[in-house]
Amino acid sequence: MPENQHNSSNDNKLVDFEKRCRQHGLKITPQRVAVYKTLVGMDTHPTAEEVCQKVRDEISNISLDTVNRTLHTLSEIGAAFVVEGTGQPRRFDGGLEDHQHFLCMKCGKVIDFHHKPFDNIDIPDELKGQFKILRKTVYLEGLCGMCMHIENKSIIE
Amino acid sequence: MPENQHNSSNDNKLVDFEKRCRQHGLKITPQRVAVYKTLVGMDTHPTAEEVCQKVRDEISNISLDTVNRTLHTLSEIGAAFVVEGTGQPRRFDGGLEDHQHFLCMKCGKVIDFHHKPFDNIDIPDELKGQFKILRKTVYLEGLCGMCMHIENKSIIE
DNA sequence: ATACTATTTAATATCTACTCCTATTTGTCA
DNA sequence: TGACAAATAGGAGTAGATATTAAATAGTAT
Ligand SMILES: [Mn+2]
Ligand SMILES: [Mn+2]
Ligand SMILES: [Zn+2]
Ligand SMILES: [Zn+2]
Repeated sequence: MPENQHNSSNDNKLVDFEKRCRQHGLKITPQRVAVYKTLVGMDTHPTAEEVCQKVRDEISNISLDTVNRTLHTLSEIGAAFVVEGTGQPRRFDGGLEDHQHFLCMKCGKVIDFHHKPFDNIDIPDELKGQFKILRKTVYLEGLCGMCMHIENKSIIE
Repeated sequence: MPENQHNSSNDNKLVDFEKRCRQHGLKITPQRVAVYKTLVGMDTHPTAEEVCQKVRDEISNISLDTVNRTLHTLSEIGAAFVVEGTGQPRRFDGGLEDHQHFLCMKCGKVIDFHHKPFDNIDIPDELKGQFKILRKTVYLEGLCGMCMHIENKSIIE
């Protein structure tokens, strides 16, 4: 978000990342590190394909499969995340009344809710100047009631 | 959002819909009406494929292409909308600092911004009871600076 | 240093969600 | 009742994501 921070800050990130891998029992491979460094160095919210292109500057024969796999690993261990809502088939909504959506990350259901204060969140003037804002959304993600139950059960058993 | 309203309310919606089509110079075809009615009757935020399955109860040989096209038409004329953020290839983000995203609906760029008050929006207790909320996002969509310029130019010329 | 396993490559396959094409049909309006 | 543009069906094509192999490689623990 801010301009690229360099040197010690990036070194720290790398050290943290390697620690995080070890905590999850993951090996520190050059591919993993390169994918991580590349992603952190991009501020464009790239697709796996785009990350792959760039990583190949460093590891010329890295496979797209590895990049894909690694990106998902990164998001599983909290070293990166998937931009909200992307990567699923397009979904439509015929309900035009003011309301918001909750997405269950496990079963993929989109559930309506309505919390009036979310209908008109205030956009700072600074942003209004930069962009033409056509839609503002408060979007919640997590586990729905059903998926919470299932998860609790499987922990107990 | 509320339970299905029937009869006169639905009839009104249909009349409004046909008016809306005419305003946009769109023909009132049986397919268009059937897709609209079907979508409004579903509260599951269906994919095009799911809508298609259901519409076929009424028009057995309607093509998926038509359903897809019609759904997009509906969202263009404001008779439905696309659930936020879905329908694009998955994108990743290595920036873990608190920040929010702006999506340009035209060029597809995802742009970071940070407005502190958005970092901790209050979730009503009612929702906290129903769901396990793992991520809360304020998500803005519209036109980025570049795409605004392009649009303005093409209006002037 | 060695052994064990996780990881990677590379090629292939599958699946889904569109998207494009073209001949045909159909709604609209004069 | 035509004429004409808009819309549709149906099939083919594309892109993204994921899975499956198998064989080679490389990190890690002892
Ligand atoms: Mn909804
Ligand atoms: Mn970001
Ligand atoms: Zn769920
Ligand atoms: Zn743009």
